[in-house]
Amino acid sequence: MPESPEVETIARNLREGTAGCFAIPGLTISGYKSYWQKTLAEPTTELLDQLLPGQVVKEVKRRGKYLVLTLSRHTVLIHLRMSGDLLTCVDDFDPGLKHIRFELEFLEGGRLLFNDPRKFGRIWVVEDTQTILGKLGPEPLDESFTSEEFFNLLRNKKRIIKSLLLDQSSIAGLGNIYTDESLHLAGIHPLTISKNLKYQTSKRLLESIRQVLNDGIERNGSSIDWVYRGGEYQNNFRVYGRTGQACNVCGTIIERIVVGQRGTHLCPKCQVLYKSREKD
DNA sequence: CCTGAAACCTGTCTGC
DNA sequence: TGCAGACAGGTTTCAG
Repeated sequence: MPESPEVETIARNLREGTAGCFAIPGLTISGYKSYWQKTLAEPTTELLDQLLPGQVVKEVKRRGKYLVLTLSRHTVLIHLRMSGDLLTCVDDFDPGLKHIRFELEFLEGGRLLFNDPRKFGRIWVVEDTQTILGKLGPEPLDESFTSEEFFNLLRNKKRIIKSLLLDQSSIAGLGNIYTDESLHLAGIHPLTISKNLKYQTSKRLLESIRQVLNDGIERNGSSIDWVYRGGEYQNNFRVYGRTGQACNVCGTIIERIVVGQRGTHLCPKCQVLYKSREKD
């Protein structure tokens, strides 16, 4: 499920609460339960027993696709990978979820549930977040990240643009949906080599990424199939999951190709592949 | 440096 | 209905 708009939505829900979901800042952790061993990546359960109880949730944030729960002394990092989801739940209430892998219990009552059918999600409890978050590239929505820096990022690498955008160490937070959507909005073919883009095109790409992510956040992310709930951005998809349908810009039939093992959606007319450096 | 393939998992959908 | 195969919002590791 989770790319940055979905993670951002979940972070906001945990921070502020929603209907049927309480806010967690200010609550004290009393314990935890682990139902799938691999979900807890760090530390061991024995250490966690010692360090977790008594810590207070100070802050809930997002960095890239990670949820960041700042505690009194440690930090909980949660990566939802493909199918993870988080929700709060009052005691003795069965939310009817079949794939709870981990939960935090609060002294004041209630639990934070980590549901994850495919078991790819991971949780770390660490003192120093930099070991993990330090590997991430810049946040595209960070205003201090300039189009000049983005251009240099693309120009200094000889990579397929879609693969580069999915690479979290280059730029953080984009996944398969929002990458395809951004490339269509910018009119760039997914197989374009990054260093072939001229400044004006790369600037347009960054603006497209920002627009797509902001629209996604505004609509609470995307809900597809049985995973994730409450998002509305799937109703605004330009190309993702629209193979065989008409492009809403030019009417051409949307195609599906594979790039870096990922299904990739594009309009062959709006996104023409140029195989050499763009002219300035 | 860069790409592709495989692995980690379960659930859903399509076609025979 | 059954069953095989493809596919799914992500990341890591390894071979070439």
